[in-house]
Amino acid sequence: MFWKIYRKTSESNIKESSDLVDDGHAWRKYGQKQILNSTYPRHYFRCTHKYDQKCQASKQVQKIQDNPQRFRTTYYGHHTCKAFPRVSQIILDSPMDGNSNYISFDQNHTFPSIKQETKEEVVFGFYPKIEDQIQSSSSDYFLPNDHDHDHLTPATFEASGSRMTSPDVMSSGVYSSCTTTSNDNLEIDIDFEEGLWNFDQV
DNA sequence: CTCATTTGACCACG
DNA sequence: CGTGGTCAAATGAG
Repeated sequence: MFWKIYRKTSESNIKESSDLVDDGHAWRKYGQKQILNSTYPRHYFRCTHKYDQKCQASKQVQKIQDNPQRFRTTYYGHHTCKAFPRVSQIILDSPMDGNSNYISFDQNHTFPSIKQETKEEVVFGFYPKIEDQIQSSSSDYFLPNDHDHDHLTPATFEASGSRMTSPDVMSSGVYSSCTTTSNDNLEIDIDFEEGLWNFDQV
């Protein structure tokens, strides 16, 4: 990949990248602010699964002053989420009572006052221990096969790798790979700190 | 409909 | 009280 990782503290780590690189996580923008003495605004993102999976990851993205082609991305926290097919399906797929006739309820009326941002929390009531496990960054919560993602299995690594290094990413920007300056591709100072790097998406 | 983004208000903290 | 970060209503996309 073509990131230069500057530093990583326990709280955050900062990366640079040309153009908007898909880091494999689902982000949701929740703010944008003009920063003092800064030409470009700062964008605030948090993980899409902040509520449905209690994922605390967030990031800030800002163009770099003297190199507007590049973005500085500051990550906070780490992802505890997994790519989910669909939360509502989990409800329906839940083994209720094994009876196939329980579909008497409408999906919208399954729970009272379900709406976005909060409905998934109800869903996670099915998994009572979720909150504790988040803190411990445990590997196996609420999903079977979830533990597979903790090790870079060939399958998952291949998937994420192809996504990140795909030619599309390179050519998506005005600044093609041909014009990348010397150290873009070569300097990767990944600080693996505590093995929190999960290449676990799709 | 569901879910994401935009954008000014709001708030905490120095 | 200014600044940076977040909230949430309005708006938009699919």
